[in-house]
Amino acid sequence: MAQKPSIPKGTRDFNPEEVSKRNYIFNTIRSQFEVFGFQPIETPSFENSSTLMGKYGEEGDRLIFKILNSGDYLSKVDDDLYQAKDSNRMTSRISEKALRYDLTVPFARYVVQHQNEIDFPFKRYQIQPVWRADRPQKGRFREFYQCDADVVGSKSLWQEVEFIQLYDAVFTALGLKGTTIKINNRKILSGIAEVIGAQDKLIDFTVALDKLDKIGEEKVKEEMLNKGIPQSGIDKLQPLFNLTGNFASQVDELKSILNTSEEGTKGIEELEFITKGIETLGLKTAILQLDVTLARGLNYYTGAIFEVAAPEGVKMGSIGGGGRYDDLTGIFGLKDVSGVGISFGLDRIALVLEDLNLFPETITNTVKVLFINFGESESMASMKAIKELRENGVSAELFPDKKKTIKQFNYANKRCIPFVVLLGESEIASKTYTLKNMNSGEQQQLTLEDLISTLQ
RNA sequence: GUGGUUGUAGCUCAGCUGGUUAGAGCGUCGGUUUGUGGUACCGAAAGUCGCCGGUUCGAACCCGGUCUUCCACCCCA
Repeated sequence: MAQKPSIPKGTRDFNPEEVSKRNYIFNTIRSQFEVFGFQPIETPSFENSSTLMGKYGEEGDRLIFKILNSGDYLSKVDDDLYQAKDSNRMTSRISEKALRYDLTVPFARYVVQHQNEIDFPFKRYQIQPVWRADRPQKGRFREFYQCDADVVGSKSLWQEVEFIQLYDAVFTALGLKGTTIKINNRKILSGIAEVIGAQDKLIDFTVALDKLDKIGEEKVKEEMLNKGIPQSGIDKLQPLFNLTGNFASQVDELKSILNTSEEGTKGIEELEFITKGIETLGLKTAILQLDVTLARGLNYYTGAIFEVAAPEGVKMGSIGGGGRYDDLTGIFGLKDVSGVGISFGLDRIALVLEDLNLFPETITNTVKVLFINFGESESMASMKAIKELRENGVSAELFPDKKKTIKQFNYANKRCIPFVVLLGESEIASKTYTLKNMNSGEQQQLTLEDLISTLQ
């Protein structure tokens, strides 16, 4: 009995048209990465669990796909552990490998492992799939591609400036106008937490603050109170909730809130450096926006935090994110190597471009010319011409079977093949080729030479 | 991981409060005679109604479980 074929939840097949579209995005991103001086690396699709576990917080650990050990793994588990039914402890005994969850941690591992071969600062890009055991939603998959560019070994804030330009360059090249690059700084968040007496509750504080535009001011305050942040501290946040105006005035407001915090003030200095650079250099289509509520956060961001929102009106989560992490390689034993990077969510970008109808029409590649099959000897003559065409860079093919001409023409139509060649007895006798333009319907008799030059 | 939602031919969907052989459009395939298409006309194939179980004389329709879809949390690209 044949079973109904299916693929796992949150994964997808891609047909030729979809692959073409995705390749178009890949190529656009890749060429911008290279123009900006990044070099490609690749890492394995799975890593040792110890490399990944604990790097993304508790939530992250849950979302990591674990790979079962080979062999009779259960026999090696002792009875006590087996009886205890403690999934966390059990997992580490029966699974020692896990699928890549993002590209940043494997990159950190790579840098530490290859530190002696790398010339710092090292600018690398990486375009590979990652896997998360999340529950799928629109624009959220369990297998998806990230396109990352990172620099390690430079504390210069010019990197941040460059990454904003890189975002702008990619989205401009894709024709996606009006993206919003949100920027924030971990030091500013820490500073605020310090000022309100919640420095030990930074994560709780930022997670709550991050929800501001989603659940509103009151609910955010409520959540903060529930997490043990004192009312007096929350009161000090009031100016934050009323933050409006242009970039400069928002920064001024922040300055006054943070003037007692050394770290917060440092964060503001960084922010001002970056924005001054961008103001001077300009952006083509993107908008840079300060967002103090932006706290998406991999726990390792220490400086700038970025997130990119699709143009207004498109219902989609962030299509890119990134930031500065001063001590990522520290986890793997290499101290004082600062990193900063950004990521593009290919699958979401594809959905947005589809939504806005921004894919160029010419990206689906099809064969340029189809030879009609009239029989054995005609096919042989066709194959000779096809060989010539291919050697001259023209994609060409012979319809493989001698079917009714109508069928063969229909096939050319369905595949959107722009030209058809008829090579039958009379053409062979006169050493000519009948070329038909499938759009205009025009036909002309050509020599092989002319055929090649016409199609090139 | 929590709560909700969806699932009928390849695709998009009908199918009244459970009642005989489950329908349509599009697509596919064949035909309208022999080397010319995207139009038209004729015809055909195609569904264990997501899967498993239950209630019932009888279920696509009711109930339970499971998988899948989408949504809201959580979190994130």
